[in-house]
Amino acid sequence: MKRGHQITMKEIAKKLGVSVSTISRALKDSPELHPETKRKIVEMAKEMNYQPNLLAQSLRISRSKTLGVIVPEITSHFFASCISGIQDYANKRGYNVMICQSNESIDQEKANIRTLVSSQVDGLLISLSRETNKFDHLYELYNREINFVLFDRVHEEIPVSKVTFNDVGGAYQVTHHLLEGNNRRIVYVSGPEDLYISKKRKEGYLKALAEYGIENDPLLIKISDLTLEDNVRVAREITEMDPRPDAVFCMIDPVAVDVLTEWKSMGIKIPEDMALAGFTNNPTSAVIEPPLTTVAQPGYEMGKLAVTHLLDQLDGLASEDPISIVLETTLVPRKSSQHFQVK
Amino acid sequence: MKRGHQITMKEIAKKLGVSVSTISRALKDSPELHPETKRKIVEMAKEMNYQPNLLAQSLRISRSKTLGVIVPEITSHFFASCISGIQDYANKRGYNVMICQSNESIDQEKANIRTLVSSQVDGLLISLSRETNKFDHLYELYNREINFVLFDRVHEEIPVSKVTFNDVGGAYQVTHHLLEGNNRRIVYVSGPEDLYISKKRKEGYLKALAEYGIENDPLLIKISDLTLEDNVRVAREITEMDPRPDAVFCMIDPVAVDVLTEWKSMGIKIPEDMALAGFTNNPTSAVIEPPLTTVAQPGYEMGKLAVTHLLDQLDGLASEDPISIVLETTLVPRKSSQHFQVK
DNA sequence: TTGTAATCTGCAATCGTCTGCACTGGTACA
DNA sequence: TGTACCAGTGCAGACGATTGCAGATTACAA
Repeated sequence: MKRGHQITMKEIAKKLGVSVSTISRALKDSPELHPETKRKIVEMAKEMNYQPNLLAQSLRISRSKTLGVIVPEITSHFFASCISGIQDYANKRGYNVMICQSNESIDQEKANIRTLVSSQVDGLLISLSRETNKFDHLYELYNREINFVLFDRVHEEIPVSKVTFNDVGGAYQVTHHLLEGNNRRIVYVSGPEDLYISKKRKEGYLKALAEYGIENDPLLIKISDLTLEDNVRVAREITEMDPRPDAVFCMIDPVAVDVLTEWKSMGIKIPEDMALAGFTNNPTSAVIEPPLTTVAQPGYEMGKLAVTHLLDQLDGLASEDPISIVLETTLVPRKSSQHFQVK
Repeated sequence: MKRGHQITMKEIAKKLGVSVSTISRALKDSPELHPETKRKIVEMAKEMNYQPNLLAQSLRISRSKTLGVIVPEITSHFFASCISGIQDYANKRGYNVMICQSNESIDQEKANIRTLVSSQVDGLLISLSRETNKFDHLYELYNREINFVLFDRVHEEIPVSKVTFNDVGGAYQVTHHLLEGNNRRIVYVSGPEDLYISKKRKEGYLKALAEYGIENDPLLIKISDLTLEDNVRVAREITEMDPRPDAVFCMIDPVAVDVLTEWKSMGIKIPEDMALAGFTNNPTSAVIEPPLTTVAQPGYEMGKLAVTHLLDQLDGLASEDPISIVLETTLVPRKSSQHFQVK
């Protein structure tokens, strides 16, 4: 097996007949050194293509300049955007990033935290898995005084910094939009009920209904486990409701896409027969036919803000007191909820 | 600033009044130790929630059990899938993964390699940026005997292992499919010409044409720089060609999506007026209207194979001689290329 | 010639973990 | 009583980079 051998200071030192400390000082441009010695060393280091061993440096200063990121899944466009933002802004500040996916499993999430902590990351950025309904592992991090920031899928109670979207506001916006389109019987398709976003978006949905004097009808709230099969089940159930609802607001775009696809195959016309809206603004939603009304969440921005705040804390630029950053969402009205005068 | 303090062996040693070496041996379950001592130590370690410092371990054994991954962009669904595969299979074998994106810039790519190497990754998985047309940085890795595997966007000449798709075959499949649909004037929309996949897919396109006795007409090959604007330009130019082509094969799905969107806005019917096909099978392509004929590339599988081979090399399970793994693609015929008897 | 400061360089310890070797104390046998 | 052996434990050095302090060299002044 090939073993890439890295040049070390020791080797430069031997070649030049000086001590390792001198090499170290020369490369840090220390003023104590004779300029000529320094020049020679720097030259030789370049020639030998010396690259410092970050592991050794990290061990010595007890800081790895590495952050850990845990997301439910990388292949989701939204999380990929977050990662992209995190990555870019971490690099800008000289930090590397180790990324893990929990695959929506709490056990995997815990395992990820363990390895990242063992790897001596300086801080963590975590978006919780769907399964995560116990939070001991987070409190353990907290008690061990390991810096971390929660984003998007957060646990509200724990006193650490969080970056979230105004989910209530976004759901309000989209429900309000549907109401303005003269829809009155509006179904909310929720994910598992203990999910943070399920709760928040329901809140916004109910708030908009309340403003229109519509009282909460529990029959209009459907719960899907977010699998394709269950989304299809819900889609069918909705068509069988009597009277049939005017509109459907799905907690996330993928659910709306499944519903839309199922309805299309059943010959139901959107938005003529029923209006439809989602949440997230996945790339898919723009090109599907009809284009899906949704709520845009800037993932890149979220990643950027989360990592910047974490680094500010690490570098002592931000107060240690946890803060909560709430990003606003934007309604993206498209054809799937278009209002027709004659219904 | 909070500073998470990790328990070290030294602290356990002090608490138990034994030496650090004894702790180390106990935790490695060394047979030299008295079972009772061992038991006590293991117990105490658990109680104090000891976690080994991977940095120190890595430094000592000169292996970090970490791999570096460089992709052009994380937000692309295809690369996200690759990463997901890499991640899963690396973890299964006890490796962590550091991910970087080059953002299609060769300078960023070089910088990423530098940091990852400095971070002492045991190996690298690289997919080249669009800009990469010089390969010195790869040869440098090669000369320094640092293990790496290229995937998808590879440089053919360098003698390292590569994992690619049968791009020629895939392009042949899709062109053949278009030809079978009675299309004869088929445009190939290529990306920048020095891109690996541009060349390969063109090869497959020409091969299929040749089989049908159609000679290569350079006017039917359009080149886009893959930006939205340029894709739109190409889309328009195609409609102005005289005689108008029967079908268009775009090198990658996003180009086809842009073309399709532009044509729709121009009132051109697909596939009635012109047939259209892409390559990659992005999620978007399935839901766009009309659904886009394309070629499926299993990204997760590619990531899995690439990382497995790299780890096999690292662990001495695979020969050091570079190999080339070629994954087959699958034609996904959809409505955008549907054949109509009466044209 | 000696003293002293200024300049330059090396030693040694440190970070946390691992391991070859040496040491201790006990038992068994000659 | 001496020797040999064993289990059980600790010491010290290594991985690579950094840094306070001490030591060495030089130059210059007294």
